[in-house]
Amino acid sequence: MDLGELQVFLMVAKEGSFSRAAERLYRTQPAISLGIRKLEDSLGQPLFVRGSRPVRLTDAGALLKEYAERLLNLRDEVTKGLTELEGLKRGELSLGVNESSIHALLPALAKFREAHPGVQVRVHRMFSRDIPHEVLNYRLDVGAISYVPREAQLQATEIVKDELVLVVPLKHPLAKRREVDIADLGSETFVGHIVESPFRRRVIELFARHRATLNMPIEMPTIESIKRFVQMGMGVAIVPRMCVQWEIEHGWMKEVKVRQMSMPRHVYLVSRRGARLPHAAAELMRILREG
Amino acid sequence: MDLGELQVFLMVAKEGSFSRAAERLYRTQPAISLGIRKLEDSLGQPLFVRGSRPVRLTDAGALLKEYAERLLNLRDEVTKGLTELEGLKRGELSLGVNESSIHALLPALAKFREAHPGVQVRVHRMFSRDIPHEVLNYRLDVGAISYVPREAQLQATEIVKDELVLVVPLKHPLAKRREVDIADLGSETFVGHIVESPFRRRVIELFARHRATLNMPIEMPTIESIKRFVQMGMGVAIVPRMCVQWEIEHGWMKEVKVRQMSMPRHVYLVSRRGARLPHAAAELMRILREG
DNA sequence: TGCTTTTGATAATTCTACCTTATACTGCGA
DNA sequence: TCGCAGTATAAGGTAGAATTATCAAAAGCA
Repeated sequence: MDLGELQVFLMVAKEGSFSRAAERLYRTQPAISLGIRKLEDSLGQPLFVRGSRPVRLTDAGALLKEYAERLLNLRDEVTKGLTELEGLKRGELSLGVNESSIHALLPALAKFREAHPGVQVRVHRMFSRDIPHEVLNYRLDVGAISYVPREAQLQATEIVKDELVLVVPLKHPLAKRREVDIADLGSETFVGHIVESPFRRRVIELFARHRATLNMPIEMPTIESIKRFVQMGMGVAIVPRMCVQWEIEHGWMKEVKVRQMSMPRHVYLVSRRGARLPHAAAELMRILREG
Repeated sequence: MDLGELQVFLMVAKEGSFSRAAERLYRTQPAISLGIRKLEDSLGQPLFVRGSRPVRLTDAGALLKEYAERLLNLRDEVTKGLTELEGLKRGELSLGVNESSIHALLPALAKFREAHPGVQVRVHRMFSRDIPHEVLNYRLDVGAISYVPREAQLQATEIVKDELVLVVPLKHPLAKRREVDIADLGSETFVGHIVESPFRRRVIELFARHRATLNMPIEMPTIESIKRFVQMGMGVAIVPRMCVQWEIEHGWMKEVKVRQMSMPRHVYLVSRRGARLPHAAAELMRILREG
């Protein structure tokens, strides 16, 4: 029993005649007769009462008719579903981001949501170092990290140019300055990130290179908590600008340029090289590329 | 897309390998490759990510997998349903009976219900004269009537031997008699059946033949109402015995033999000659034959 | 890194299954 | 009883699907 046979069967049931079903299916009458016969043989029971006009369904035929309709409807549904998927009316998108890169994705995700509200978006917060692995293992469609991964099977696309900046509380003495020298920061209390990361290493290296003191008596687990501490006047911090963009624009803290500091920190979207991306992921990439 | 292809697709998805799917389906690997390719072409989208072990589903593939499972389950369900039908675990049985013959069928129907509780039984109350036509037109599976139909395409099986009897109210003077002469009935009030039927005709003929008076000032539309009138002492009546069996046995009315009256009235089950009966109908016939 | 093994793709061939044409059969109505 | 409409059967042809044989690529392993 396959769907082609069922289609023939249904047409005969609907038309009440082998010959007319043949016409409507653009086949000859013997083709229909043989098709029905094959079905009947495979099911072990007759489906039609012959020799009555119009041909009538047996009780087995009546039962099969209901199921045949459901089966064919289900087939239509799946083709419809697949076209929808192609047109992104449905589907799934799973992203891995670290704490800071989420900010780089928010505008694009908002646009994506607007354009494709039917797609289920899942953003997983995870550590940068785990993201490449998760992408490779197909647990993520794409990941956002701030370095180019070593894995050759991954490709990275730069989506945002960002940099590390110094932020200070509004009432802080430095808040009035446009620019400071790194040497002036020796007496400051820095609120740091406890997680070992390239970005943390680079800050430490920068201060060492300029023989400046880096006083970091507080180490916090999240950038969010670092921001809170700075706002509360507990110290200053060096964070990705995009993480504090909002606070700076709304006057909750102040960015102060450090003369010797130029620490670009781009955000990359990583995905499997060569592999065709799921529709939703490809679409997100397009939105990010085209802005 | 047909069910065979979907089965191949699902096996590949389950095994995560074209080759292993081939083994499990007792086919060669190229057959599987080509089958999947054909599916992909017809759907316009790739279903598997090749070159990764195990092969992974694309998002289109993941969607198809769900539907494929539903489709194949539905197919299993229909074959199961059809086998059940063969074993009469479900199905339908539509009977046409006239008012009196229903009594002849009740025991058999009770047995049938017990044996096959899954079968939907519909008993249509209709006029004797219409039943053969309805059976011929497949609106009824079988019909119960009290005469052998003229139609050559119908066959009739006698299921019950019955006869017409005289019943009188308990307090009626005749109630004490075992037997009466037809001539003694001239002064009785008969409650008659208003419907024109062979059985009514035969009663009138009987009285005419014996030159006995038949006083029938009340004609009722149903046997049920005739019985009520007799019980209420409104008169006597001649009815099929099986219709009053219960009342006689429980002492609600009395049967009195009429010396000159012998009116057999058998009940026949009619069905289409030659045509293979629906399973349920054939089973009912068997029960009736075997008692 | 280079070799072996595994796995999927491709090409050519065979074979099966289904469709068509031609014809016979059957039941129904005139 | 004949004719007609509709289905069954038979024979032949063809498309497509399976098979064998071979290749290419990737993964496992020394």
